[in-house]
Amino acid sequence: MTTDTKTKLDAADAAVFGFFNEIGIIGQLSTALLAKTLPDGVHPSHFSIINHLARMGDGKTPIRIAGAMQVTKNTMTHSLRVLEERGFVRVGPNPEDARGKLVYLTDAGRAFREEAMARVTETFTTIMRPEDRERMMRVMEDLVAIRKHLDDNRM
Amino acid sequence: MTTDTKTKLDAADAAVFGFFNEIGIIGQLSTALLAKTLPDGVHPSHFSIINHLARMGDGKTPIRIAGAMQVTKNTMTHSLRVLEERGFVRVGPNPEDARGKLVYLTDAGRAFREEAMARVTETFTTIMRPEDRERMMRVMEDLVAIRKHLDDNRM
DNA sequence: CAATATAGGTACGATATCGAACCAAATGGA
DNA sequence: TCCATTTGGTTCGATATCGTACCTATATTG
Repeated sequence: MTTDTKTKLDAADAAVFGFFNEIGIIGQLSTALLAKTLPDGVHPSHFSIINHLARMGDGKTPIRIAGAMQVTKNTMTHSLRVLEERGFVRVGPNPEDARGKLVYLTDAGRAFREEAMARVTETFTTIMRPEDRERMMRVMEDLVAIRKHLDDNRM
Repeated sequence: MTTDTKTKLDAADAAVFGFFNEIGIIGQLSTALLAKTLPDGVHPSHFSIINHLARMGDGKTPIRIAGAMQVTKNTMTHSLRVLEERGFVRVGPNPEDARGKLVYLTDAGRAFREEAMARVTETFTTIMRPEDRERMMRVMEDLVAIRKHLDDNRM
C-alpha cells in the first residue's frame, strides 16, 4: 500500500509542478509581449500599479499597494517616484496617519492606462486565434479559483 | 451591426486581457513561493535554467538556452557565470563552432535540482487542496495548447 | 507619563535584467 | 580569394528589485 500511495502522490505532485511550469511560461511570454507594447521607460510593473489603482480604486497607502503587487515597500517607494515623475500618480499625506501617505491616480495616469490597454489588447487579440479564446474562456473559472486560493494563503 | 460587432469584440478582448491578468498573478505568487524555498543566492531564474537543462538535455549553447528562457544573451552570460561559480554547470568550448560554447550540468547541479524540486513540490502541494489539484488537471490541456501557440508565435 | 515596541518610509549596497556597443569567428557572395 | 554580413559571446551603463539598516511617528505597556 505504501508504494501505491507514494506513486499516486508523486503523480499528483508532478501535475502540480507541471501546472505552475505552464503558468510560468505563459506569464513570461505575455509579460514580454506587454513590455514591448509599453513606451520606453515604462516597465510592466508600472503598468501593473496603475492598472491596480484603476481597478481597485486609488487613495491607498504604498504598503497596501506593495502587498497587492507582491513587492517590498522599498521597491514601491522607487516605483512610485518614477510614476510621480511621469505625472501618472499623485502622492499625498495620509490624514489618518501622520507617518503614512496615500496614492492617487491623475487624469494623465488614467489616460495612459486606457491607451496602453488598447495597444496591449490589440497585440494579444492579434496573436490569439478563436480556438485559443475558447480555451481561455473555458479555463477562466478554475484559474480565478486557484488565484483566489493562492492569494488567501500567501506565506 | 457595427455596434453589435464592436460590443462582441470588446467582450472578447476583455476576456483575453482578464486571462493574462489571472495568469500573471498566479505566476507571480508561485514564483515568490519558489524563491522562498530556494537557498540564499539562488534565483528562480537559476533554478529554471538547471531545470531546463535537466528536462531537455544539456550540451546546449548559451544562445539556445537564452531563447528558451526568454532572456537576452547578456543575461545568460551573467547567469551562467553564477551557476558555474556554484559548480552547478560546466561551460566548455563548442567543437563545431570556435566562437561558441556548450553548457553541461554537473553532478552537483543535478543533485541540487533534485533537492530543490522536492522542497518546492512539498511547499506547493501543502498549499493546494484536492479541489485545487482537480482544477489544475482540468485546465492543463488547454494551458499546454495556449503555451505552445504563444511559444510558436513569439514576436 | 515614560519607555518600549511596532509600523510606514527612506537610504544604501547587492543582484538580475536589459539595450547598445563591441569583438571574434563563420558564412556568403563578388 | 577577399570583403561584407551574420552570429556567438562579452562588456558597460542603466533600471528594477531585494535585504538590511535606519528614521520617524504611532501604539502599547509599565
